[in-house]
Amino acid sequence: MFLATALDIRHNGTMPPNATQTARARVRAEMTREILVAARSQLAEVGAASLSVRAVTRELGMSSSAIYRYFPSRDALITALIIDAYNALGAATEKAEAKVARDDFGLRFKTIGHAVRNWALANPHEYALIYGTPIPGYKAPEDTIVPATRVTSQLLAILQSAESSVHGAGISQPDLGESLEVDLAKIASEYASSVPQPVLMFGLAAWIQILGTISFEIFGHFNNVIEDTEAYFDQMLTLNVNQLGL
Amino acid sequence: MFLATALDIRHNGTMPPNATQTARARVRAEMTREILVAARSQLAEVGAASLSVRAVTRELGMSSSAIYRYFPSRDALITALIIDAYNALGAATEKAEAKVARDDFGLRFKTIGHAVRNWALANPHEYALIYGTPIPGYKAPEDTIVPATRVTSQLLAILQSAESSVHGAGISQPDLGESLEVDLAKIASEYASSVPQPVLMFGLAAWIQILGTISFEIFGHFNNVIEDTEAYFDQMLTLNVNQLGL
DNA sequence: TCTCGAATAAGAGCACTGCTCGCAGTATGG
DNA sequence: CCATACTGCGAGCAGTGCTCTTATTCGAGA
Repeated sequence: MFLATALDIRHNGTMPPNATQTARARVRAEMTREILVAARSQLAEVGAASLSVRAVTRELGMSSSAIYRYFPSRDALITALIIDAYNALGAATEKAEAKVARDDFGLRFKTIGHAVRNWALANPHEYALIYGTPIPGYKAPEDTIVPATRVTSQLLAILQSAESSVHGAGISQPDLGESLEVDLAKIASEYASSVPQPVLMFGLAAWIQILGTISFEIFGHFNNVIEDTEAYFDQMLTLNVNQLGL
Repeated sequence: MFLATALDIRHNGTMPPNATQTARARVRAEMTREILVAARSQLAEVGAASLSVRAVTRELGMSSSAIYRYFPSRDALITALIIDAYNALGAATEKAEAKVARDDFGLRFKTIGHAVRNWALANPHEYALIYGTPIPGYKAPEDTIVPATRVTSQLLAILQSAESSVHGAGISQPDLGESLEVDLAKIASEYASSVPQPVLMFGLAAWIQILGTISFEIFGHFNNVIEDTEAYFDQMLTLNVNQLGL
């Protein structure tokens, strides 16, 4: 795929894998990066829907057609911004969680939640890009699935670490049903996790609750309902942490 | 306001408030309705972001400029579709809930949840229109706030009816904090509700959980995670109903 | 009943969009 | 040194939302 080529070119372009990359490749990588920087600032200003490729080129002082040497389409540019956003969010949560005592699982969990919310409030358009309505021709490219799991990996790691001290959080979930058990088992196996299925179920629900609440706030559904959205969010987090037994 | 006029005509239907309505006014109402029908079908096909005013006029065989006699802008047209969507969703949930025994509060709650999900799956673009990323110039018009509360009103009514038989659902919520108590008190007062605040808090969280889960599914975040999304949704509903003590 | 103003429709046009194509230069590897 | 691939530019296409002018039609008051 063209996008992948543009981004990976410093590793394996059409050139032999020399340690020293050609000047042209270096310029190309730099150009690609500059385009992304300009596009990101555009995104932050007007949002993905109103992001104009021509405006990006204008900001860079290049012709409108030149950008297509680097990104085959507007969708490809936006896809790059999506990956960017996932990674920025992941970095933000990882940085925040790192400051918390490792054995305070509840606080780690809550810290991640607040970090997601804070990042989303600071970058609403980037949040909307990854957790809002997908782009019209909505096919999620393969490149996005890995960075998309950065935050959930952290949450799963907490559940895993806390597993020994978790005392029946799920309050004996009746039965999840066969198909759901299969799905949860796949999650557990992929993350080499020994977290019991009811806890996994609760954890997924908590994650969805976090994103749902943030979307509620950013998309304006709390207007005339909840004023102190931060207090609500924190209360919601506490609720979930208690239920998870963290 | 222009938009309000157009919508009032639509909602009052073919039955005019005045006994005699001028032929021109009747034609205008009919025209407005036809535009909305065409726009709705466009919306269902390509989504709000790709909805083209010109395409709507083309489908109706009229000139592209003529539509501005009925809707002052594309945003106004979409606003009308938003109100439409809220009402369609509200009608769907009300119809579904009406079939359930009144004293089975848990089933009533779950039925509404499933009805929202079913409607959303059947009308993904309309769902995205109301619960996804807002339109670029995202100012929620006044006309939308009333129809937006149709479903939540139903849920609150259930909590209210069940209030007598609810036995300490909140598991003695520690303390919500002053600001949150003020917000919840306002909700209770506006809906003439005597539901205790912890239950209100749980109820709001459940509603957000419902929408968050549906958004997760429709926006593709369950891909490679949960296969049997209906099973997960039902399990999640059961969880929330149990916690609410319904 | 006639007339005059208001409502409507249509077309041209503006500024913008994403994107393609051909043409010109330039760097690169053989 | 040269053929080739890469890059940038400008023109252009088809499309968009929206405005303005012109022509037509309708409806209510004289």
